[in-house]
Amino acid sequence: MGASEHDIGDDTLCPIAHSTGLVGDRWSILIVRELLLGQSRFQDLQAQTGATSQMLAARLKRLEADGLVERHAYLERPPRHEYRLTPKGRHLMPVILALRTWGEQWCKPQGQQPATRMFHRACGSELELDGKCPACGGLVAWTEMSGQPSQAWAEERARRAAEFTDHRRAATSPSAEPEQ
Amino acid sequence: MGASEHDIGDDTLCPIAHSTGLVGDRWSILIVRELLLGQSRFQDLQAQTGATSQMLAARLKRLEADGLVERHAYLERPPRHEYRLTPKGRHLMPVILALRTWGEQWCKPQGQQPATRMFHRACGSELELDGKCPACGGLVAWTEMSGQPSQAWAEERARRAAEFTDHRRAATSPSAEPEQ
DNA sequence: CTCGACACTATGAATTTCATATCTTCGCTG
DNA sequence: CAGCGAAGATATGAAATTCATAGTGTCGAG
Repeated sequence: MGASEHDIGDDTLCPIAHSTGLVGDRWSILIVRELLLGQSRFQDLQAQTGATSQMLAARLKRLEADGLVERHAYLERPPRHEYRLTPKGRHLMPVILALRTWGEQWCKPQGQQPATRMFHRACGSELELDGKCPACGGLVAWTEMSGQPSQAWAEERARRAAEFTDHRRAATSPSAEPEQ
Repeated sequence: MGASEHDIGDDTLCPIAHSTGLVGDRWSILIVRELLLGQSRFQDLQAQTGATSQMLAARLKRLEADGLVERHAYLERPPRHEYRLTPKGRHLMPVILALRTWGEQWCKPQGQQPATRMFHRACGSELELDGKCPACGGLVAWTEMSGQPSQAWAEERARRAAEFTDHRRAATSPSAEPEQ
């Protein structure tokens, strides 16, 4: 027990087939993104990814079984957990960064500034989208970067969190909706 | 008509949500992998990805609508097309490379040699999994690399192609199956 | 002792994907 | 020119997945 792997992409030498077998879907990727951003609680993951609770629960279970995520109890007596990436999960950072670069370059209205600014820790310069350091003149390894969300994106995330809580409240309380 | 975009991940600043809206599924990624490897015909894509024909047709349609893939007629009179990546599609290479690195490092029995060997075009050295050039001592940009499939992987792919054709032949001909 | 927060789980409907078969248009063979 | 096979799909109904919505259990606050 412990051997899991919903064997998709096994039986091939192609590493990409293996990878997509574990994280080849939208929700897994968004969850890993959130965990890399430092979120760890169920609720926050749900609010920021937009997944349904059952989808999130199922994916977290699978990610844990595949060794990307660890569940830590931070409260015993109503059982409460936080979710953290394992080293295996954390090493998905380059994939996330590559998706970021592509998304910024090809999927957004041009001229819009990136959601996250990345910096070269060694010299403090802001990195270009492709990971080059304008000061050092070369590509920077992901382990040498740190990121900071833009004002606009931070606000979007705060709004999402707030809306999620509201939604919750509305669904629970049988009182009249405050709309209009 | 013409405006497509199955708007998932719009309405956010997050570039990763945008990216996964377009390529956030297993089949799209595997198709892009094949196109990057130089395959262009429907049949080859189907054989190497393992997608059903309808899945492949649907995904190619969507990838075309989203501007990742172009369809070129190479025959008029039985309409025959080949599929090629656009620049937008080709720029997914870093994502594929990141998935490759992760898959090789975390999803395969250790010690197994990579399915593809990558080389630094400028100096000819074989690159490490993480993209470092042992000769030049830094990370190499994806535009400066070239890859070559290992013997074993080339064989696997050839076998897959052969099996696919056999399968076809078997399904079409109403003669007795040659099994046993 | 009621209420709300949190982390889920349950349920049935809607959507997606799958396996399998079929279609179309050609070129070739006899 | 009838028949066959290849290539590139489309059709169909069953199986699996995902969704929206609602509910469960446990706790602390009031």
